[in-house]
Amino acid sequence: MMNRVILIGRLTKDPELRYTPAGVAVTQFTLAVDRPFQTQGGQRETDFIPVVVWRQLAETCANYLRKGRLTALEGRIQVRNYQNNEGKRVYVTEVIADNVRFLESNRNGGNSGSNGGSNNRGHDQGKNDPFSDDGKPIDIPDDDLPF
Amino acid sequence: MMNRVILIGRLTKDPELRYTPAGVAVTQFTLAVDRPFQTQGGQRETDFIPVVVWRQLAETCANYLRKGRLTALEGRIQVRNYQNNEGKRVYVTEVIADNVRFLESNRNGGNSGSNGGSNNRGHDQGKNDPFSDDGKPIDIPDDDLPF
Amino acid sequence: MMNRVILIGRLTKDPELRYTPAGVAVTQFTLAVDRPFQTQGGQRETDFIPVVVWRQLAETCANYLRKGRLTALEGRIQVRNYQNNEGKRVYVTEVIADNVRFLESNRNGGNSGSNGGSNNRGHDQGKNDPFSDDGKPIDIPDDDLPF
Amino acid sequence: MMNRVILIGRLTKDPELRYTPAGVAVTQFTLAVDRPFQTQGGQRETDFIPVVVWRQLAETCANYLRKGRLTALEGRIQVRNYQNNEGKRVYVTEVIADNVRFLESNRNGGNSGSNGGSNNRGHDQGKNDPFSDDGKPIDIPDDDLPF
DNA sequence: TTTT
DNA sequence: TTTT
Repeated sequence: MMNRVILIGRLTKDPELRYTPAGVAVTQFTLAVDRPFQTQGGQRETDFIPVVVWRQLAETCANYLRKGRLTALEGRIQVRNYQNNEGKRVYVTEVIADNVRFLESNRNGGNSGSNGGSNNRGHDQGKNDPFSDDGKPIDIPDDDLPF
Repeated sequence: MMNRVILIGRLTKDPELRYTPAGVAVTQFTLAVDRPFQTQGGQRETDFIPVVVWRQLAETCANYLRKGRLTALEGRIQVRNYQNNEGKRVYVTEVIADNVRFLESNRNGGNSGSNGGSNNRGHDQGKNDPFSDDGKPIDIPDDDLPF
Repeated sequence: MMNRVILIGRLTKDPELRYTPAGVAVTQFTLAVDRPFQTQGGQRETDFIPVVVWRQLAETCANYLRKGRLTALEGRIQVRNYQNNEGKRVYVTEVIADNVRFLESNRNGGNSGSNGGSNNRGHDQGKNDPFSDDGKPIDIPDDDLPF
Repeated sequence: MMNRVILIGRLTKDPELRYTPAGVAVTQFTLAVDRPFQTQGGQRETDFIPVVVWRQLAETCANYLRKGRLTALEGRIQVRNYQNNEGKRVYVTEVIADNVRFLESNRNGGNSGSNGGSNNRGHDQGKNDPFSDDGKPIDIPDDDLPF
């Protein structure tokens, strides 16, 4: 009935832009969000939160965000689930962002990432594509888009 | 650096109260949060979001929340990970709530759940204990508490 | 750069629906939001927060909200200022809501307010119109709309 | 019943640190928050939101924040009211912040403000003190503190 | 000027 | 595995 998330953190990698079969842009990245208080045992103190952005905002993010950039965003928590190779149901929790703020401008030429500043990668799909299944085309039905 | 979540939804079951070996109260439940817009295909339109509450608030939640109750809460996203039986790393995303509002009072005697209104279950642990591993005592180290 | 507010409270009165000269619907109400902790001196423990809703959502709110109803909303803080009769600059802070949730259904016939269930009041303007200036037509330029 | 605000913006001035008669630290500043979309008429597109911080966090803010710094904060909306000189009731809306993130480190020596880097001003009160009344000591009763 |  |  209400579902609102606000995060500030840094990208762990350059964002991944791809397209659904119907041509809808979708960008994924992980935001590293430090916890305010460290654990006594010195254990984990950062949450790595998967973020998904759709459509126009996906392309803007792919163009302007890079690994390490401080970023603020608003969105909602989404819990997807699918059957994995062994037939088990896997639950995936992501933040669907609908508002992203680039808190660091493009210092030193604007690209701290590894892909030469170009993010217009179109439909190419890497090996570790979290949306595809071992090289098969991603299967996000267009009528499953969140907005 | 900032991590804030606000949810309004309904509990899918009565909350589960238990205690760490050191006696820290912890309550778990799942919040069903309807999405604002339905999908054209009539697919999923609700997110089922796992929530964890610690300490004093855990006991208050166990006492006042029941299956179906409309509930608002504030918290933060936490991503835990652990090695499962097959040695694979499993990622669990939960909302650690630090502020809970009971939006529905105890209508009709105050208990729509199944355990007779008493939630002072102490250290007993059910079979499907998501914190324990098949009946073994739960292993939440006390210095891993989030606050 | 980011401005997000989430409130849960009760309407102090029935909402006020009116229209700009160009016919844009706008609804105003005040949300009474109880503070979590009471002051020792037993002083004020509720904030009365002015809320403004525009367009389609304004009409929905006018139709479904009534005095006393528990309501959740999302929006942003807006600070307007204008010159008052004595030539002094007055600052008005409001929450511009873009998402409203009716947490209480229409019990007992659905109208606990005073205007007979009809809120289609059109362009009529009361004496204490906070948007008008002593009976003169309200002067919200249409190109000043917040979205 | 719930009241949460998250803002990202820049300080319009150096923060103002002072103390209540009982010695409780309180810092005030204004956050300039740009609106996402500009008005067609080119009118106002920034909200200037007054922020209040109490206790330990007040002193941290006074030490680390300066005019122009990009800052994120969480808090709640508070509406105070008092009688002014002409006997009129004046309503003041502020954000009481309980979590502040300094998004810009202390570049170029760490002080872009005007008071030489020292903010340990103690009880001194400027002319335009919004908490005092024309030079008289500020009168924040200690049992009126918000937390 | 305030709500339960 | 799900709530109204």
